[in-house]
Amino acid sequence: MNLRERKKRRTRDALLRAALELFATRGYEETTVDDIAAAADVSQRTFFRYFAGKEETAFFVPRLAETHVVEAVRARPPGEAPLEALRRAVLESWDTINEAIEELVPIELHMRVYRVIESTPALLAAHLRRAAELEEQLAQIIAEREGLDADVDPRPRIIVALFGGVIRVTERLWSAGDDLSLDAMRQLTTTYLDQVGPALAENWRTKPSP
Amino acid sequence: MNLRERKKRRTRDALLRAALELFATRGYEETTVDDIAAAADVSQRTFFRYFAGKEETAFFVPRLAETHVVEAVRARPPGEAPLEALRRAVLESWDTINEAIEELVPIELHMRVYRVIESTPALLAAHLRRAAELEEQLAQIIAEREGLDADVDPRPRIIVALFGGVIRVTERLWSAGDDLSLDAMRQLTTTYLDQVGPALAENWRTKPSP
DNA sequence: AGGCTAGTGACAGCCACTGACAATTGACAA
DNA sequence: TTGTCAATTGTCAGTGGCTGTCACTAGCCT
Repeated sequence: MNLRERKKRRTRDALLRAALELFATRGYEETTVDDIAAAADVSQRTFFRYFAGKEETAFFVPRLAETHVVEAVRARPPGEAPLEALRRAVLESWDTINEAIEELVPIELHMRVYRVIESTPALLAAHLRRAAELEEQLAQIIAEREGLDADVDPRPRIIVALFGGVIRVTERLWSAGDDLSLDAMRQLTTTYLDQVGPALAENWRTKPSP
Repeated sequence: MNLRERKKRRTRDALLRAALELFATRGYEETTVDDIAAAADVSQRTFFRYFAGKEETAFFVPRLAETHVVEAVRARPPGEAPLEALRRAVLESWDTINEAIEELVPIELHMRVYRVIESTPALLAAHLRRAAELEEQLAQIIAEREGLDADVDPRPRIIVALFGGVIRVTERLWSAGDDLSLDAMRQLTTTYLDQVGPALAENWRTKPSP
């Protein structure tokens, strides 16, 4: 890797870390691009040469995680039922994701930024749109696994929408709670996924909540 | 109603219609607030006195629809299973919603704007966030119906997330297709909701798609 | 009729973002 | 090494969304 390449990487990382640090401490809306550029000691114009917009810095790490999840789903054995494959892929990918993140920014900083994403309307909106795109990808993968065409058979999109919905609910609850550990997230996710069956029962009153 | 009040209503409607017309013909990003204000023959500053932002004009009509849906769910008999109540509420509310919309803008214009929302990243993101808020409301209503606490029992949020996921999939497919009629939407929705059960089956290969 | 106030326009300014151009800096061959 | 080329950067100017301020006008109320 060149001196030039290394310099670029350093600048990008400096901008990224500066941005996330500022978002986590001061808040997203309260941070201007000029602040970020100043903190990384480059011009505002340079910031926009590394990131398409302020938003992109906030989603740089989540994008990593998404990539891992997609690959984890692809790697699942074809025998598994779709929902099972999605569930196992997500649960197992979280372990490995953390290492990849830590190379870029401290996990703890990432957690704090995640909270900011969930509590900042503009960022939450962007997050949900990204999630929708991810779901589209996953639906295609599931369709392939099952030898179906997602544009004809509704089931791949439905099962992914269901799964995605549950994940988003748990994400929200997790980020609103006070235990931001990986274990808490894992616990919440399995609990909620286990409730999908009961939720579809005709009459809820026969079986109380856990 | 005052002359003053009437004048205000007229100004707001003029701005709204001008905005939607411009969005539908020229596109959202290609329309500036100055364009909208000019088309309605008021200053840009006045535009911002009627709408919090450009985005709000695009979601003015959808907001109406959401209100109707919430009320329709509230009006469902308590005996129905949750998913059934949601399904019937949505299907039945569409009929009545259209009349309310037509008082404000032509339905046909609304349809064209809806397409713009689905195909404009910034608007789609906002739409998904609004949908998430709506789901939260519906989860509370469902929890009440069943005499549960949505913060303790996961099932209300899960069932609403599932339902919302399916609705969003159908919205997307509908707006991407070429039959923008109400009947097409209704058809698509019932078909997809009917596939929820099959989608949860362990092995999809036993039963092909319809 | 005349004072009161809600609604408006004009103006200035902030912030995200972009295009254009000039200055700088690393890469690479002579 | 040095000179040349290309990549990277900073500066400047401009656009569009959005907000605060202030003076002015138009409808309301007694």
